[in-house]
Amino acid sequence: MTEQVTIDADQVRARMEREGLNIFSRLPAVYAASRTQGRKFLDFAGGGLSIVEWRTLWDLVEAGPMTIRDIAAIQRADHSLLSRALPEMRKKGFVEMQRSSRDARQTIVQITPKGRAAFDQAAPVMAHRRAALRDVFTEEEIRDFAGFLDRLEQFLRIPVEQLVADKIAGKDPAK
Amino acid sequence: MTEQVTIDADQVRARMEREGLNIFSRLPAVYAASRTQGRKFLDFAGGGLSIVEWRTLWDLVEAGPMTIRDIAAIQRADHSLLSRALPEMRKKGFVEMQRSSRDARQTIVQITPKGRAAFDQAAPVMAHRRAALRDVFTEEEIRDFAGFLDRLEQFLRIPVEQLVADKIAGKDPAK
DNA sequence: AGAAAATATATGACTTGTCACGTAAAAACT
DNA sequence: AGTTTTTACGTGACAAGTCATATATTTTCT
Repeated sequence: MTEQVTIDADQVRARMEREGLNIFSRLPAVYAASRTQGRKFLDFAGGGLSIVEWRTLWDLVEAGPMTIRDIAAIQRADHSLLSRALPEMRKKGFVEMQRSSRDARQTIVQITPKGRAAFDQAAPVMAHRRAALRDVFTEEEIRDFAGFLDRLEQFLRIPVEQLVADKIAGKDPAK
Repeated sequence: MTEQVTIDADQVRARMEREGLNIFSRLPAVYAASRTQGRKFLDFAGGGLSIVEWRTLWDLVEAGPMTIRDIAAIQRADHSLLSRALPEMRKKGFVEMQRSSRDARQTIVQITPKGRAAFDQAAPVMAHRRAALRDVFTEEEIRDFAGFLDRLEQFLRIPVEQLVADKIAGKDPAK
């Protein structure tokens, strides 16, 4: 018979609090919560759009027809995500896709009236969401927040080797 | 023959810039970049740990044995994520799991020497990463950043109905 | 004590995202 | 002109999350 292990509730609580200041470990939860809330807003609107579909229709409405790569670039996502989502959207009648005559590698994506209607149905609810966020953050705070995200994103692009090498070389140890 | 649609490169660029200030649309990319960089650090360290495994071992090292629910709470993730990851970790010899004798519903998870060794191998590299972040953000900025995440997370927990209802009722329209 | 409600975990089904690799077309370079 | 390199897209394989639902135990309430 193995004796029972005991849990130290204080330690567990302390760990939870300490992790609050760890940006890396907070991102997954914040992003997951954002995605979940986004999906609930879309459900509420009733158009049956997924997150990716909503983002894509919005991009197409705002910036007009463009290539798959353009959409991926705007969303800062891998092209394969769109490459998979778009045929489904075409099947639903939201977009049209045609091979570019200027560059036969490219596929030009364009919203249809039906896609526009789906966008129009979801847009007011999604606009409410952004407006509600502006009740909680001032214009300036949003800019600061976005600035932090910019800087973090830049940091996240630095290759591992460089970050570890710098440290090992003792570069900027005190900075 | 359908005439070719034209792409307005300026509009596409403008859209990309405008989205820079949309917190909601930036989170996926920032989180994905963080996850990718995290995985590269773990690969670099060589212990063969996944992100979830790393986080879990770290929690167990820092806070001692605890239930699946405790781990999920610390990571602010759904318990099912851990419920799936842990049996695999046990198979690898990183953790032990035993049913609590005090409450037969609970499973108490505990790190093994092998799990500790895997943690020790990854930890210095992961510590480098956090140290490198502190080269880019001051102590105070990290606190501000975490504060923004707190407030955003709180916002994201507000149910849709409430947010939309408030807006429709014209509550705080100017705030 | 017995019934009802809450809690801990497991599991199936799904979405969002990545990377690696293949293919076709275009661009750049001899 | 022909070869090499780059670019755009498709696709298979995987990771990290979510939700909904089922089951076994506890807890709470009458």
